[in-house]
Amino acid sequence: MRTNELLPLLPDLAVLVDVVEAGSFSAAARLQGSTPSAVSRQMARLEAALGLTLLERSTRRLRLTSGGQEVVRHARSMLDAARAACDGAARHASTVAGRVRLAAPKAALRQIIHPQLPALLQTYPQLTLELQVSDQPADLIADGVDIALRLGDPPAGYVARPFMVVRTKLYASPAYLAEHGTPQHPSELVRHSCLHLAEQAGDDEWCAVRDNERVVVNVRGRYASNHSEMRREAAEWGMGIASLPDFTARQALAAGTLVAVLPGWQLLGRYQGTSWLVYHADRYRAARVRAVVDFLLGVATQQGYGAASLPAG
Amino acid sequence: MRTNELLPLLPDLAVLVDVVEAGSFSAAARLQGSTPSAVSRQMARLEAALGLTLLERSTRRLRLTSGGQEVVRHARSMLDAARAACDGAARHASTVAGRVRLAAPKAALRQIIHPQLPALLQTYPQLTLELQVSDQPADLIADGVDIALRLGDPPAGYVARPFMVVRTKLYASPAYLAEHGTPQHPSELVRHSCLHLAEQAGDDEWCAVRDNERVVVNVRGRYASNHSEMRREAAEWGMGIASLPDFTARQALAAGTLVAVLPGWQLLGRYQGTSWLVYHADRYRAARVRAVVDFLLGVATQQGYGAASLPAG
DNA sequence: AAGGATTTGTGCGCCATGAGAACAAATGAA
DNA sequence: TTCATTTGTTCTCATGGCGCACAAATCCTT
Repeated sequence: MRTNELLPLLPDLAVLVDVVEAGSFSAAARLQGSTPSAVSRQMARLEAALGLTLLERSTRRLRLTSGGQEVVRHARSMLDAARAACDGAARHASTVAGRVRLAAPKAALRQIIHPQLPALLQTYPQLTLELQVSDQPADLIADGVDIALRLGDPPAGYVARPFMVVRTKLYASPAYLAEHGTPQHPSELVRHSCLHLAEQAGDDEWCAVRDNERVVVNVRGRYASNHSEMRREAAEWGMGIASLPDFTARQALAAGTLVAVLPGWQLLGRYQGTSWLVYHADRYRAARVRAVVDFLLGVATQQGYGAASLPAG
Repeated sequence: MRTNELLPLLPDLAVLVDVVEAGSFSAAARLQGSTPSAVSRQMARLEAALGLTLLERSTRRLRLTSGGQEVVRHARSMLDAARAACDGAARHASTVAGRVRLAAPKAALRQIIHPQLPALLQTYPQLTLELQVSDQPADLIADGVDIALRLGDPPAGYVARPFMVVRTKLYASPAYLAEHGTPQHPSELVRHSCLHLAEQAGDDEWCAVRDNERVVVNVRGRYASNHSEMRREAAEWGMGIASLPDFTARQALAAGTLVAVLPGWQLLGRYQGTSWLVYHADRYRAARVRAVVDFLLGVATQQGYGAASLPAG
């Protein structure tokens, strides 16, 4: 029997099980919150469709035929399997368990997310987290990614929660500044060793802004790298003033191995704006994805990345 | 989950299985003869009801979530059980197998039905027939009776097929008639030994009819019994002229041990009229019940009981 | 790289179907 | 014998789901 011939029978088979267990149409109707006439017609429809009398009945008496007994046996199995399907769905919907795949740029993974793993995995003992370094925007569906950290405009069709605001700022070691002096204005940067991005042409031209002020400076340095971690280490070694996404400098600032230079200014380039946690726009997202998103948003708030007050994308 | 919450999900769970097996909504719709938009909405409804995303999908790509995999596993079991229920019903509906319980008056069972058992059971090797002697009208449902042979008006609410016409006639042995002469008119019966019913007062008053003629005769005999078989044997022994339902005399007539007396006349009493095969009025009666009814009607026609041309009750 | 075929998803209008209410007939218990 | 409650049927109507049309997206072929 093809599925579409079977489809309308499935609810009636389930009602048959209820009728047998309740002992009468009226009792089954009360159980289900329907009416005896509705149950009577459901049974009549089922018998017509199957071409078999399932129940012999008069007022006050109900007896399964031998064919009815066989049908009810299978109908009970059907109902049990359907209930198991629903129970499984409910468990999945409410248990933080299973794999969550998170894609984020390397810097954010290493500086912010990676250090939080022990706390997250301890909170959810059945959770498995897969971190995927992805400096290109991830294709969530094709890559099987549950959550992506995305800088800049979030893609349409997804939920986007603001995670943190990213700014590029300047940092140097106290030793470097003691030896070479601390610049008071961006224009003085031309007399300093500046560790810049060197990822594409024009990266040695820094555009610094503060309030309504905007200064463009061509800088020089004997070292450049598109790895913020390497630039940070070079700055800590006293090789010059480095441009860094501010979140990557946090630990060095806390340790005193770097200090902020021209702290009221920020550089404009390709790495500023709001970072979003992005996930698929479904109305009932799995508990584990929700748990990870909520955990990371809590981390961002707790550590003061300052995005919690921004509206959702 | 209560059954009535589950009922609307059952068809959609089945469609989910089709979607997964077909690989897309559009292919599933083609399989089922519905439309992609209908399938899309069915899946959306199911996900909303379960509170779980089952399928991650974009145009041209479809992938089950881990929760979806578990749900589909159970949904397949559900579908298999439902198919088994329908297959079982189909087999019951079309196989002449199982028990048929037939209730009939003793005489008819013994004279007409009992002799046909070998042929019937050979025709349907999986059939079991239970014959129940029942001279009182059977309560089909309470007694678990599938078919009843019923003389006189059939009960309402049941199907009634005319089986045979029953008449009470007179019979005697050739030896008796050679010794005592053959009556030419019912009025002459007063001079004969008459073996009557003796079941209740008045049974010795025979009312004989022929065309427009009606004669009432008070008869005497030294033997009476409400067992037609015993009266038949007494008549065969030459003890007198016996009143018998005509079908009970058939074999003795064929054997020559009895001959009809006043053959153009019949007696009126409690045992004449149409005998009906009666069974429950359901629109899809089981194949085995239908087979037995059809077989018996065939026997009646073949042996010339003359009821086939009568309309159904 | 562009175009085409085919996918999923949504809005709108419609209608087929199933349910509720009312009631009849039947039945078993008090 | 009466009453409470059952099954089953008729009539009416509300509603939920589907088909159609179409938009947006995507993958494959040229």
